[in-house]
Amino acid sequence: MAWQLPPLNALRAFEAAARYGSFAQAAEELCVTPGAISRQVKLLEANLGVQLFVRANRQVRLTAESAQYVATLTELFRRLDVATGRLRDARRERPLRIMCSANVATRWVFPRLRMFHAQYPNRHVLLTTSLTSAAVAFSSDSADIVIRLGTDDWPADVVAHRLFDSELTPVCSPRLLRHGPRLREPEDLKNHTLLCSDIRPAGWGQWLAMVGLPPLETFNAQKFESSALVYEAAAEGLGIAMGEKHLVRDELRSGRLVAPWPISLRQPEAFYLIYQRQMQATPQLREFRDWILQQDPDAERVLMLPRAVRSRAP
DNA sequence: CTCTGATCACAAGAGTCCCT
DNA sequence: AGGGACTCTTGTGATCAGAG
Repeated sequence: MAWQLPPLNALRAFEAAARYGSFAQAAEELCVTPGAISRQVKLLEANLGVQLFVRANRQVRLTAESAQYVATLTELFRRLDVATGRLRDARRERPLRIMCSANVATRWVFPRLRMFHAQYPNRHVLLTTSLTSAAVAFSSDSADIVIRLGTDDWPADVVAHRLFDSELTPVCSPRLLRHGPRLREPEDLKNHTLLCSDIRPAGWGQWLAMVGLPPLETFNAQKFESSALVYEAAAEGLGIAMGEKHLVRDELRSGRLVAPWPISLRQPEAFYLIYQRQMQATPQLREFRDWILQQDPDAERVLMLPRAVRSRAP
């Protein structure tokens, strides 16, 4: 089929001129001189046999006919732009880079990534981890997406989606619960070892205060370098860990860990999926973001705008 | 008078056709 | 197949016109 199309460069010049209402601004966008835009528009008018602009003093206005035409053109150029972006991204095959703490990676991201790969076998994801969530600094040089703990006061150039709240509850091995020293009431903790991570040392103290028990220092406590080690130690029956509910959910379901009491401490922080605002248009990023937000029933689908932006909203 | 924006004439480069 | 002539496309700089 032979397309009955006017010169495409002329269409491009016309669309930009119509969008700005100015040949000069269109010229700037397309990196040519205003004269070139003027020429292209004239050429297009001659080709179509239709006047596209009403030339007024120092400005150009669309005619009723051309306004409709340009709306279609803009939409078509937008779609072409998106399709081109997809093609380039696919060609480049640059993996989507996700960064999070090792603990979040193994307990939350891995199981979801398996499902993501099953659904999108051609997408490449590069997962990098740091020892702690707090150390996951955000830089577009190192990652496209970061999953980390925080409050909602992100910088204005960052888009953040709340994934799940931080809720802490004691967890231990079911063997310890059945065969270890008595563990019916929180007071019974004094007969056990409390497993703490260096990363979030405040968790136990806050929980103990909430249930009216003395500070952590009065208990037999053992420290570990990371939360991941704490959970492993708890599963091996070394003591009681302060578990991040969403991160130990699978172990609680499988019975590898149990929560002796349904008493959880809701933290002011939450786990967020964040990325730089300028990356928002990347198809790979949008695809993964939309998918992961859809997967987790606890994830908020509402775009969390940074405070600076929200305060400007009406 | 100055600044801004559109138009026009000209030039350069790319593509096509034709001849050898 | 290669080279020259011609045509077409596109951009630039000069110029003109109007607003402030």
